[in-house]
Amino acid sequence: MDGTTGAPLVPRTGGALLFSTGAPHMAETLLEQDHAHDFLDTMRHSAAHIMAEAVLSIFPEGKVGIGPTIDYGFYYDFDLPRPLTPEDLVAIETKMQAIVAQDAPFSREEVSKDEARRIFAQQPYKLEIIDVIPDEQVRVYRQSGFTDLCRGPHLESTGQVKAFKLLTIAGAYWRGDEKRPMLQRIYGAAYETSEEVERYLELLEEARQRDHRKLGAELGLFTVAEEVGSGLPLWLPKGATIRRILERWIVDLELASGYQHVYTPHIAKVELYHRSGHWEKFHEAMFPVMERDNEQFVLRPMNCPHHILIYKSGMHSYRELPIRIAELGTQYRYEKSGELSGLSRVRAMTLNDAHIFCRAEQVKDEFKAVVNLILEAYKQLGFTSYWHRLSLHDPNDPVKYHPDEEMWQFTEQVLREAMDELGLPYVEAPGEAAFYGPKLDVQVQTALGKDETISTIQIDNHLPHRFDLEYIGEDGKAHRPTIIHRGVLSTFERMVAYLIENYKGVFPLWLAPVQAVLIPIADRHLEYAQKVASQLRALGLRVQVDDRSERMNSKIRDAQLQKVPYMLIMGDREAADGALSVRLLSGEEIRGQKVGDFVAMALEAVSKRGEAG
RNA sequence: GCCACCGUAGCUCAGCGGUAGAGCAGCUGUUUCGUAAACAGCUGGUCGGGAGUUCGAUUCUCCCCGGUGGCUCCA
Repeated sequence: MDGTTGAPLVPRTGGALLFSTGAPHMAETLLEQDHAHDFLDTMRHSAAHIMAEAVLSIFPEGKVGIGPTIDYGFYYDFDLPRPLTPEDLVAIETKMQAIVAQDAPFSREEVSKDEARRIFAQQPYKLEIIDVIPDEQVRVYRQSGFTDLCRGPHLESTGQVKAFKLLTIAGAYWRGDEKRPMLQRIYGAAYETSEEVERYLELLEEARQRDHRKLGAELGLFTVAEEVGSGLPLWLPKGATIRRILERWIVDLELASGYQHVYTPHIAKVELYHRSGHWEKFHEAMFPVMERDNEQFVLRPMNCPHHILIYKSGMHSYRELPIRIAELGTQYRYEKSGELSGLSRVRAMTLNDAHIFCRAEQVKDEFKAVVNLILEAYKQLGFTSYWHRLSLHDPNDPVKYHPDEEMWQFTEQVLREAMDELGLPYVEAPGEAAFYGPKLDVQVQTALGKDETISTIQIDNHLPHRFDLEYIGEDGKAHRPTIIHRGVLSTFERMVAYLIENYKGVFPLWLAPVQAVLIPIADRHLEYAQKVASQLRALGLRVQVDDRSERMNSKIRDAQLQKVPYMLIMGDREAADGALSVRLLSGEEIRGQKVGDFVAMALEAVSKRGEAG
């Protein structure tokens, strides 16, 4: 026998994400900064200064921007007479090594702003920073050949910088403003040991291996054709299978949660977006107007106005509310070319969208119900790494946010209370709200460690006003409802991108596009394999027969590379016994299992979805 | 959109001022095999597109398209 215990073989999905997912601001608010973290951060900051010295030694006329630390190292921004090349990076790194070898001391000095302006007379970016610092005194750090305006702290000397590696050159607008000059940013990794630097580089490499764009091509999930257009992905049959399963699942979950699903067109007259206010604010990110017979149409950039008009198609009593209108709504946005990325940032996308029309006093409960729906969906998907961001307005930014401060105070407080009542931790993020109201965003990390929003719940009292929405209250008078915009699975594009990365391409059985490959050992087993395949298909399993004239080993290898959860191998013994031998991606196997037993095991695994078990 | 880099067969890559190569994939044939690659043969490229320099450009220059990293944006 094969020595297995007889326990059912349940396929396991890909491992956890490489980068720990957590609220980035939490570490800072906790205040419990341990010494090691302090040292590392200080060292990285000093490394940035050393890099600036190295760059200025090569470009004496160069201007420096800012050079903060980041979670794997540091960067520094420069305004230089010519573009940097990869060879420059090598030269800069060599120069940095020399500065470290000098072991030159860092010195600190408190000076008046006027004195600082004299010191940095040749550094316009520093002068600008001096102007915005509120204090009278500013701090200046010096090391061998470099002086910087800097809060510090720094190491005692350059020799204490342990291990670093310059990574990439990138463009970055001065002070993050696209109307201001673009500086050249150099990113570097820095750790206490060179082994840790190496480990970080390996981590990056592993992250590239789970990048959904790479896996999406290898596993035949989606493609982007230049002839169709950037950001307009084509779903291949296997990717489409995953999407279709998700669509059916989430629609059923929503129908069971009191949503009503609708269908609406992907285009509308441009007047609709004048009325909503979106044209004015976002027309540059919309596909241009299509005109015919004096009518102007646009591809819709969001679904809310259509749903609002569904609400407006009749009178509503307070007794009917909340009304939850849901749709797998396809929308189109002209994202800037540089922002496009695989499936996660596209120009045509289908959102698991819904708009809840409710009374003000229902907002909190509806909000909580949506949070619970999200939690249920995540549980079934097996997600464990995500965090809640309470995206609030920035009172200091009157342009970006609707100027109704009272509304903001009230709705933001409602969301805080709701989250507290749910007992869920969250991070408040001022300046991340939508124009019209606060929102809860559920954040995950991509394979490459970047934050992305999956689910979102937004409170909106603005569109109801613009569209003059009303319901008849108990008092017989017209009242204005609130709209809650919400997306649970995000767009199917982004969700599938995330699933690919989260599962490393090893999908749980219920989502696997091909759940089992049947592998006849020799041609004479083909007939039996076909017979078993039809049985399995009749029971709803997605299976393929590998009928190629290849050796079994080769078929197993291909199934492994395609990350097919079950390999069902059948030769003389199996055909004689009405059985099959089950192999998992892990290499675990059960030989000679009855077909019926396999079916029971597989259907059980499908029913668990992504939940651990 | 902006800055930088990259673009050679379906994929991964080599080559390079003298006219293009490998492995895998594909196709054909042989093989019928017990848990990650059988063997042989063949096919496959206006070297991303256009213009320029040159006797000659895949190679050098410019423009465009696409991709990657970052910045900006994300209703």
